[in-house]
Amino acid sequence: MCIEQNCLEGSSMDTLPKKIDFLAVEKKWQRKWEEWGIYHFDRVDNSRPVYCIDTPPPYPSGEFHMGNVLNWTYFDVVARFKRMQGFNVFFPQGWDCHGLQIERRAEKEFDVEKSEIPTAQFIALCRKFVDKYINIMKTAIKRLGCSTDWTTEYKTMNPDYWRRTQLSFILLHEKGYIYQGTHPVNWCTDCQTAIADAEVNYEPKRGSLYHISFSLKDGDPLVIATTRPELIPACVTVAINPEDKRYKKHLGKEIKVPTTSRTVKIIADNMVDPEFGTGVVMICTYGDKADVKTVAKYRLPSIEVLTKDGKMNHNSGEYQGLTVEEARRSIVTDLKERLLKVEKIQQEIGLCDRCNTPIEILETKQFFMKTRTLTDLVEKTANSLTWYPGYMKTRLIDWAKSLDWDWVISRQRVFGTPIPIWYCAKCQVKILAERSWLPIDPKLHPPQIDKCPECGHSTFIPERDVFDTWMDSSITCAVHSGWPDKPEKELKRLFPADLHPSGTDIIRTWAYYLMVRHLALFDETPYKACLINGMVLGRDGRKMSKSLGNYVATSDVFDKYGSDTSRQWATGGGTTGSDIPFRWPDVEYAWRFLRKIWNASRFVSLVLEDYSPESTPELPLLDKWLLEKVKKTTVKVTRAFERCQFNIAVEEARNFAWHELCDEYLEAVKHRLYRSEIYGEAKRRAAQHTLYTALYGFLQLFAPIAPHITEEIYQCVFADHLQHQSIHTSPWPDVNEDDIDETIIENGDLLVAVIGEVRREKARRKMPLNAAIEELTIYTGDAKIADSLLSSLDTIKGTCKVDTLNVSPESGEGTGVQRHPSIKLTGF
RNA sequence: GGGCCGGUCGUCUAGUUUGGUUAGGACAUCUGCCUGACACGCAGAAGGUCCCCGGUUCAAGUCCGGGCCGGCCCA
Repeated sequence: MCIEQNCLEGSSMDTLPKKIDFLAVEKKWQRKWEEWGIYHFDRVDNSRPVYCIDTPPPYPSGEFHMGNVLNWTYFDVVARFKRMQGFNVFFPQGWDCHGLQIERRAEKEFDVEKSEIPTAQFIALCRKFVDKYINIMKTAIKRLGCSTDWTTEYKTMNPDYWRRTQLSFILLHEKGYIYQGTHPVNWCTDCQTAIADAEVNYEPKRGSLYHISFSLKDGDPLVIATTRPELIPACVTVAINPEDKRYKKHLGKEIKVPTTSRTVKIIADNMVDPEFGTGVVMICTYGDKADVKTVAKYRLPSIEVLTKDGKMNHNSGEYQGLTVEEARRSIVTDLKERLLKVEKIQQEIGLCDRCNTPIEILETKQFFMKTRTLTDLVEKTANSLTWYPGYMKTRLIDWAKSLDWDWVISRQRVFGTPIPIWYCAKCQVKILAERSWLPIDPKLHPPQIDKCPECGHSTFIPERDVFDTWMDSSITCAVHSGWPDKPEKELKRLFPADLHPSGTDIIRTWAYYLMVRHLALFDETPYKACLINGMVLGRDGRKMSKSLGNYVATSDVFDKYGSDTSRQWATGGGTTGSDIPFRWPDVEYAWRFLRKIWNASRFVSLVLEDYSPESTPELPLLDKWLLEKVKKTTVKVTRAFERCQFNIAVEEARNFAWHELCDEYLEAVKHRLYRSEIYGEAKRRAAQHTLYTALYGFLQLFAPIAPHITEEIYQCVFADHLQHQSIHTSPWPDVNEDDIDETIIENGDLLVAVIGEVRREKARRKMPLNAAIEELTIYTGDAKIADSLLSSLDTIKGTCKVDTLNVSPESGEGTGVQRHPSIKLTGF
């Protein structure tokens, strides 16, 4: 195995070894690229245009799954393509460290409870956990062969990043985007924190609809239907539809709330669906978002019946202390004859994104960012961006418009960026940190003032809440550009980012929060284009997940097939934006293609041993044809990359290499290469020149997809003469579509079709392909076609092993050539 | 209920933006070939009412309208 000696020294044009260990080759080049630093953003260079990628910092969950492989491949391909196109590419990598999931996993990993050890100690464990998993993921990203600029690496849990998150909060506060208030919010009773709409997933669930008879004050019964009888103690009104003739008469009457001594007034509202249940609903504080709306609309009181850990409180009377489930069972029993009917229904339950606990709506004091005032601007901005694919912009706009609450940005957790605020112990006035105090943890450091500016008191109570982790990760576009430290001019080079990669699952978080955050802070879009990847599906067509048993670990693929193969699967597996199924046959095919390329390149390297690529010889039609095909493929692949149509780029490049280069051209020049005594030295040199040029042309096109094998071949065969340090720093071929000679392509296609027909006829007659044909006559029925074929007499004779070949402008009988039925072959 | 996406050989998938040769590829199937890069290969074959109905057009997988089915997101 020749791995080390061959391809780094570049003494001369080397021949490739027959056997190759692709995995070892990949590792070799990954090391070398890092050593060379060829993927570093050049801050000094002002000559090249900048291309900035807003790499989403991943959550260091510890695993780099096939979904990560998919999207990292997408934007690494873009980075490599743009770099070759002459851009000074900024391709950073950060880590989104904070969050509840990390807290939970750290508890598990270190077998501790965060409430039972000092907070500082627990945070240290979280940091340790994160660092460990960052390393694992970093290794995976490198193994995928990403052209990341590792000098840009950052972690959102580091004080320097805190500083930026906290500063952005202060600026937003100054601009009037931040408010603190007691409002109903989504609450996870297990995580015991507020969560944002984006962190709630709705899932269908079979539930029960209880028909419960309430009593009007005048004694008549009225039957309400509810899925949450345990919230009866929090009932603040009973509502009907204003058009509902059955109940109109009760409007405005007082009705007794069972299990309590209260009465409430019956109201009418259009939101009540007369078809649902009994057409009478109770409004509780709070059963769902509709309750919140109704309560606000009619200025109803709020009765809290739940504690933050999901138990009933003193307002629920005898149910105090029970869990929601227990209270439901208990109250249903207690209602006795009032419970008239239990109907099974399908309902949508909101679940916590992190732990799948059903969320509750609680009224708590939180910090909010005003996002709804930005919705129109978000829509306008989204419309002005380039989306890959285009229809994905609707998802962002629809999401933005669907939000009916502002973004709750405070979290009742410990592992997060601290909210830089204190309260005066005496007068409660809020003290916001000054810019110069940042980064700061108010729990550890008092504000740098002597006394309260309002009352003069000198003791302060720190804010204990931390920020939603999306507050960290939604300022990356600014952070990447160097904000707030770099001068304006330098910031402008990297902001807005040229590309923001996102997934269908995180449009509502990553793409959206980035947008509102930067619009609010800088009045400018954070990114100019958005590239969306779909989800990876298992072979059963469902989203790949461990619990479904359709999971394939990245190592299963990488250990056997390596990166170049995996990247072909990712790019070639389907249309950009759509879900990509994981299919072993695709992986196998990609693997076979790598072997094909290796073998073909080896062949080329063998026949180029005595070749020096100095001058361009006179070329026969077939050679010109191949070079025009290279140009044509280049145009197609370039266009596909520019549109982020990776599957098209992969297919075009592969088809060119496998079929046109290998099957058609290479087989048709062997006679020239091996028999120069018959066909002439000039024809041999022409073939050498053509192979050299075409192989290099292909390698360049395929370099963004399969960076390792293309580099290995480039270094062995081309580097010495072409003098680019790496194929990845070679200039992307600039081909103008108008420069493609269609006549050459047409004539060449015809030549290839004739050769193909001879092969087909041999197959039909069950002759070996290399069987000699004594005399073959081609009736073209056209003088121009005959002339064209005559110019390639040797090519046909040599390739098809024909002794005597006649080409006639006359029409004749014989085997018709596919797609050229008037051309007939005879003589088999 | 609303929005978006999809429905293409046995299976999976490309092509639909910009209508135009015989709808491309992979896997599976069948036939032949160890042809001086590659049998992990080569040369072939078979396999499609492009979900249904209607419309526009000289021409529709592609554009328009209406259905049916599936997926995602939101109510």
